[in-house]
Amino acid sequence: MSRPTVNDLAKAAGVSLATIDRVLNSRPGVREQTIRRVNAAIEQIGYVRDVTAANLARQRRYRFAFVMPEAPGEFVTLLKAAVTEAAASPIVDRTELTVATVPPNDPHFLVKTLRRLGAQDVDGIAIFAPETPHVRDEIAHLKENGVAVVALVSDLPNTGRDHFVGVDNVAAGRTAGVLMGRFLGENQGSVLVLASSMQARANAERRLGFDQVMSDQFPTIQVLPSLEGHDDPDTIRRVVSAVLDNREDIAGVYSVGTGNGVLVDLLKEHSRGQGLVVIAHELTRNTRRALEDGTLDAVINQNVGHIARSALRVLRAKTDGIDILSAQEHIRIDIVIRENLY
Amino acid sequence: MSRPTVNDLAKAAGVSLATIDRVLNSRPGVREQTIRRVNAAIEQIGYVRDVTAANLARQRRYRFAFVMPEAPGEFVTLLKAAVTEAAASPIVDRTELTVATVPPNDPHFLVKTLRRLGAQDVDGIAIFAPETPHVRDEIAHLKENGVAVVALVSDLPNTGRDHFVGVDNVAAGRTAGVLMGRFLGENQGSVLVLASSMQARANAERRLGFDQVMSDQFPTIQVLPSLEGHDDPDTIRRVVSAVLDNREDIAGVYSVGTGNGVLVDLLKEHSRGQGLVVIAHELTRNTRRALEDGTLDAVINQNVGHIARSALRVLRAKTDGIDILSAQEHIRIDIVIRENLY
DNA sequence: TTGTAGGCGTTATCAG
DNA sequence: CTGATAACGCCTACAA
Repeated sequence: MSRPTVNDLAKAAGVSLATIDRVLNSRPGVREQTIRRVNAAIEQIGYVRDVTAANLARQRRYRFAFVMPEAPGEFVTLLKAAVTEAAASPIVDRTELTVATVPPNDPHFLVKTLRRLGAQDVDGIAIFAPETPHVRDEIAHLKENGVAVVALVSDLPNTGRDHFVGVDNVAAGRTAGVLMGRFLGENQGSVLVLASSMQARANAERRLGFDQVMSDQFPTIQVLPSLEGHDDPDTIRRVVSAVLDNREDIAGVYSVGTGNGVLVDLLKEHSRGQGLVVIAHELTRNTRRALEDGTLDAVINQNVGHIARSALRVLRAKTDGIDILSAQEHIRIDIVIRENLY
Repeated sequence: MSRPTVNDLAKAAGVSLATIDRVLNSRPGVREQTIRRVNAAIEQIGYVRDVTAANLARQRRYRFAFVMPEAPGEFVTLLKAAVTEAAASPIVDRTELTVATVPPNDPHFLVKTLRRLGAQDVDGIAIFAPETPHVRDEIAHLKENGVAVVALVSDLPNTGRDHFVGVDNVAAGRTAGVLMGRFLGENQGSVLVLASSMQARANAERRLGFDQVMSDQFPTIQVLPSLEGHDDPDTIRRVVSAVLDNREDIAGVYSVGTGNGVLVDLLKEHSRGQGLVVIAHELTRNTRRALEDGTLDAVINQNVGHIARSALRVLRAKTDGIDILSAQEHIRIDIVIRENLY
């Protein structure tokens, strides 16, 4: 009563295993008539190939590398954990993973790392890094050598990367904008925006989406120019306090990038930090806690587990030259408030 | 340069394959000293077992069944599709699936179906059905026969089911409540609640959560008693229109269960349907379209793909007597608005 | 154009 | 207590 195997199929079609295999893998050297006979038998007995057994026999091994910033932020840490966890799961059987971390904002080091990985002939690389000319060149070089390349979290649109695994950051910014506008409601005023230099492209896109929505749908709310925190706790603290101290009309805070730990602490201490609508990105220990205690009203998140698994699937498909199911590889924008935090 | 295998391990430890296997699977009949030697070798050469090869050799086959209502709603259709799709994926290798549909509200038929599946000695069953005494008995019976049972979407808490795969519906209702309250803002008034008899338990829980939040956090908003649509288009149309016609103060609509297609159509036609805050559950073709055209403000969703895959993983773990990683099996409550619809 | 035999990494049976 | 040896379902030389 178990699933039919190639043996059953061979018997049913009256041919040998080798011929079955040739037909199954559409290899040359089989008469048209024989092919039809085998296909008929496949229908007949309802054969479906055991992919894992095939992979085992084929001895196919995938060697992938993930390159990620050695960043202070919790998000990167979470992503890294998700990658190693995904790699351990049986979904990604027969693949070896290298996770390389590079200092942020050091294009030279990044390129050197990519080159090194390319030399170790990996089959594919997932890169979480900003786009620079050097990186572009190195990616082109990798692709010439047949290495699959996917961009992670922040896109590298002008590099010829095979795929981007991450959310549409403009849409993420729009989502933040709608929530900000609707949560503020009649409570008009200004919105303070805290920027961050990390992953410049992603953050710029979010800001763009946020501004689109605010000016289109909530024109009476004034969105202030970004405060640049430069991911430095002291700077963030200083610039944000200054605005809160001096402007009575601040009603909301939008944190585009990293640095939410400091921001949350500051808001909790500051006399004006209580009634504000505060929205940030990425669910981490800090933002989670802030949602729980009400400092944060919403978090726009991208699921690191999904990102890791999707990257692995896409890399595999690309190195096999197979099409990806783009529906499955779409990374959704999660909205998290206290009630659906878990 | 490839991964070490049991053969390498046998060589390294100076024992045979069989002994390696015994140690690996902690089978009896190996001297303590030999075990230590093998374990040392494992560390030494960094052996890690190839799970797929193991499954292949083990010839383990899982026979699972999903029992779902033959419901008109799109949600069930989506869930069914997700199940068959998940079954096709290599994640669930070596498992055969039966999907049985039963007419809703026919406990007798349901029990008969469960009994039939039990007789076909399936290893596990995922059940999406309301809890009745007969079902309780039959589940107890199944479990006595060693069949793993998980409840799907709507819990069966008093049946001794092994696990529940679905969202915390009280929290889902709370999520809907918070969004309703915050989206309404200063715009006070009453909220119309449309109930549905399908999956009574899940809907009651949602309603409970919704009411909790509304009375705690938004006490000035009046939540009306549920309108019973009985999942009948004409009834829904009639009862909802009646309220909209007669009450000027309706500011929001909360649809707890199914029947969103009709509701949306009605709201689009009705003169008072425009300015309302409308929140519903489950992302389907209907609700998706309604989000796009602005009829619906938010949808609280549970990802059918996650539910299907989680059910399969849990069934497998339970039949193997393995612990599940509960973190991974938690089904999140998704908030969907137009901006993060994709 | 087709078939035979051996192997992929693991488990299971049966001797020793 | 330990070891050969034959599976599992599929792929791949090499022969015919």
